[in-house]
Amino acid sequence: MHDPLISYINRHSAVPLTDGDIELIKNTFLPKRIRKKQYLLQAGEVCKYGAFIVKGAMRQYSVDDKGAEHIVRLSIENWWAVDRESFLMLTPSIYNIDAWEDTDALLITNADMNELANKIPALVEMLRKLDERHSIAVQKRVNASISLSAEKRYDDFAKQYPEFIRRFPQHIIASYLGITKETLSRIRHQAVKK
Amino acid sequence: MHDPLISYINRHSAVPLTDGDIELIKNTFLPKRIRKKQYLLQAGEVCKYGAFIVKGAMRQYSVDDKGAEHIVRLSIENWWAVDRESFLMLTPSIYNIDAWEDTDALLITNADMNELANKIPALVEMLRKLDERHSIAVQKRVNASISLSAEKRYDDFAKQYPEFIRRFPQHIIASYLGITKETLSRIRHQAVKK
DNA sequence: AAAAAACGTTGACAAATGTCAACGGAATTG
DNA sequence: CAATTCCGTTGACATTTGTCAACGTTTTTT
Repeated sequence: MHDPLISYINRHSAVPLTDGDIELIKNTFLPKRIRKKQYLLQAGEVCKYGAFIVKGAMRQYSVDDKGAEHIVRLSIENWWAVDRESFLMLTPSIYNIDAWEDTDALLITNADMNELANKIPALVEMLRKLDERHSIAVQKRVNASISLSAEKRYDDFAKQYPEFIRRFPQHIIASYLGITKETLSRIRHQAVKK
Repeated sequence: MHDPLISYINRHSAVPLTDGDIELIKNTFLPKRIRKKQYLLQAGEVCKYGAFIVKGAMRQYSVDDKGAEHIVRLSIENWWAVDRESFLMLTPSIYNIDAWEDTDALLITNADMNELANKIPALVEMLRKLDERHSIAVQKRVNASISLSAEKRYDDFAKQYPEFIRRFPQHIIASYLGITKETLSRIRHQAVKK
């Protein structure tokens, strides 16, 4: 159950994990099954857990005044499902996080993560790299949103994350890209014609 | 010249700087005057330096196929001007960073930053907090771009960063928000009528 | 002080995207 | 297997934003 997480850390760190590290990790991350549609986080709560996804898919979204959902993050295997701000600052979140499919995840609290980080250099390095890559990815997303058309953004997303296109329905992808499902449908049709 | 940086680090870290730390910082960060319109970074180069702004204003932008500039970041005093991805990964940047006004900055290389971080706990904590806040800010920006109208985005930006509104012309602000100067002009007029 | 450049606004029109309603097919549920 | 729900598409129309050109004012440069 924890093997995917161990592999993940080993892949993202030059520092190898010792047997003792692995033991600590297995004892600290809690396995959890989250059923389809079940919440990991509801708006107004503090995000107590970071969740590493072993199997399944999750989505993070906000709901606006008019009741419309805006997907801000999608996660599948080997991705994390967590509201970083709420998790780090321990402040109430404006987001919901729920399971799009039945999901097996490994959960950890902020305090436990800090404690593990004090003991496991490989974890520190993995987290640092995770932060860097997340930061870069989200900056690219901002860049795309202020300089590219909806069509171009979809094309780039489809090329870069084909697995997400396959795993999530188009109305979810559309919301994540900040457009409507009708517009996405039209964009995709236009692209096929070209 | 370095005092604003020292104050900044002290403000963003629970760990205080020692006299030795301050000496090290002063010896490592290089003062530089960047004239209005002068580049700190040009697209295609690796971003060798992070720049802490002591006085002045800078902008980071990309240029698209059609020659249009898209502002991705604005910086004034006590802000940093740096392409994080290029600076951390030492890869060529797609961005330009230039001075909007005559600017006094303190520059540091990636290698020197790492070396300082190994010696100064306060710097490590300040950098960690900087990363956190940057990450949160840019995530909020993504959220705004997929769920809010141009008008709302401007209103929120004006409330949160009045100093940026004062320091930069509207066509720069418009580009940063991903809209045209004409649209921004119309939005602002509409708001006044309400 | 004059000339030049930068800036913000406006009108008219175009393009991109959103909204609403409705439909047929696929997938899921009971 | 039937009923229900989910999904993607389409048409018609509305709204938001972009483009282009032009102008007057302000600021900067010479």
